[in-house]
Amino acid sequence: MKTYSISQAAKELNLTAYTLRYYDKEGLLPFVDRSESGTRQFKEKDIDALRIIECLKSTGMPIKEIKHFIDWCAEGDSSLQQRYNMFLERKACVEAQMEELKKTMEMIDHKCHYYETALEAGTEKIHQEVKMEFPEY
Amino acid sequence: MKTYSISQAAKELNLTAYTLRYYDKEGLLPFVDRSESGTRQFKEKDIDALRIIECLKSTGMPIKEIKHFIDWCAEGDSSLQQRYNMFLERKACVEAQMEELKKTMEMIDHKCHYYETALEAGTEKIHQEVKMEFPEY
DNA sequence: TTAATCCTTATAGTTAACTCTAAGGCAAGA
DNA sequence: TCTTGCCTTAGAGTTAACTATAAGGATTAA
Repeated sequence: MKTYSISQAAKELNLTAYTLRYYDKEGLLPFVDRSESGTRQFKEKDIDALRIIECLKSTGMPIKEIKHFIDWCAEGDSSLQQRYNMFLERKACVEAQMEELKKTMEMIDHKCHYYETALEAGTEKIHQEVKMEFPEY
Repeated sequence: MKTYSISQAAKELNLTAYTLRYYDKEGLLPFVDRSESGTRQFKEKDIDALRIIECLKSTGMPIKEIKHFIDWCAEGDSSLQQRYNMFLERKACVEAQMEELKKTMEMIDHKCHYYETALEAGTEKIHQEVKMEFPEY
């Protein structure tokens, strides 16, 4: 079975070897086996697990909370409900982030339009004048 | 014209007074006027500007870069093009974030389904067995 | 064999964005 | 008047997540 060295694994995941060692130190990688001389040997399955870790991180989950999940995984079937609940919470969190991002996009679009108009007119004053004639709402 | 004290402004923006003073120190709030005794007096327009600052922050823009935008605003019409370009870049950035979030959501959904199936079966093993019969792609 | 290039552990430093403390000024209500 | 509760400044402390250094061991390529 193919294994990856720490730097190969890092490359695969767009991380650094430093980061992977840091994750290991924080207890995120208890499943990674070592060679006789103590070198970490990342299996394909470990890379997949790390992709899940990165996914959780991208939802804004701090490393200490991700560790709870990793611990639950080691516990086996008795923690299935907790793990399911965690993913449901993450789902809600991501949905909220999507909503936020939509609002952000609306503001950015509004500003893009603001500057397009200003550039056409050659001055930002165009917006002040418009507002004086047609007060906002 | 109504003005807000720093703590009122903070409340309005869901920030703390500490944070607003920090922003000021970093040069993000040169437009905020002071009373005779030196107290910051936030105008409605200033609150709106802070909402834009928060919007930029939510796109992942660091405070030092936001300062460039604030400086451009003070420069007037000569920086219109730069400011427009900046918002176009932010737009692209937010679009990329949306794509990322979509991928994250797909993984989360996949995991939710994984745990639903496992909970029904009472064990995670159901997934290993399935994989043995029908290898993945 | 010798240098390069990996790897290890332990520990220190960095960065961003706050977050708070200390010391003190001002103004309104009891 | 005096206490409460704002406000100010300067500067120190915190936190998360890296990021790097030091000291040294093992493996590979010329």
